[in-house]
Amino acid sequence: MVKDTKNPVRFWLMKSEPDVFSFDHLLASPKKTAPWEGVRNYQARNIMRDEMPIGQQVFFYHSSCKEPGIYGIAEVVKLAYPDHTALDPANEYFCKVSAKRGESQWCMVNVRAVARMQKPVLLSQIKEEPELAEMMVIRKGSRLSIQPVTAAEWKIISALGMPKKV
DNA sequence: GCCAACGTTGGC
DNA sequence: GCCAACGTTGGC
Repeated sequence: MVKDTKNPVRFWLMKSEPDVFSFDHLLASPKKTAPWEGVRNYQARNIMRDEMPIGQQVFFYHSSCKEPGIYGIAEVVKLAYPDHTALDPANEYFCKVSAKRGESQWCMVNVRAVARMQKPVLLSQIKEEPELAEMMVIRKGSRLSIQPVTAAEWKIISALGMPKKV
């Protein structure tokens, strides 16, 4: 259940492998909207379930690719709901435990593309910027696929990337 | 392809 | 509940 917290975090970074689902894939989706399916990590799931009201802003990050970095901006347009792919044995995100239970223990939100970075903000660039030194994404071994971003970080990265509405 | 860092699993 | 083994992530 999404709850109203005293100091809500309004900005996030969500990782996706562009070979699997890139920002362009999101743009090409109906209504530029797609479910963020396949999250199989409790921490990331809990963020979606508990802390992602509609309207929250998301940096779309490409990982495990030639030039990892932030390529676009999206926003949450649907609250967390069960990730049904966990129940489908043919799906790559099938989850045995969920299937056995007959109920998906995983959830997803829908996100809609908002803007494309005219200049992708690459990981190398983030590492060079002193004011972004605290970002989780540059910490070695940080694998969390949904990460909080501060308002200050959001501003700096937006200035670097020059997002253009889509 | 390598490997470090993490998360999960499962034996005890 | 501990912790070693294993699997995955993700930069390089």
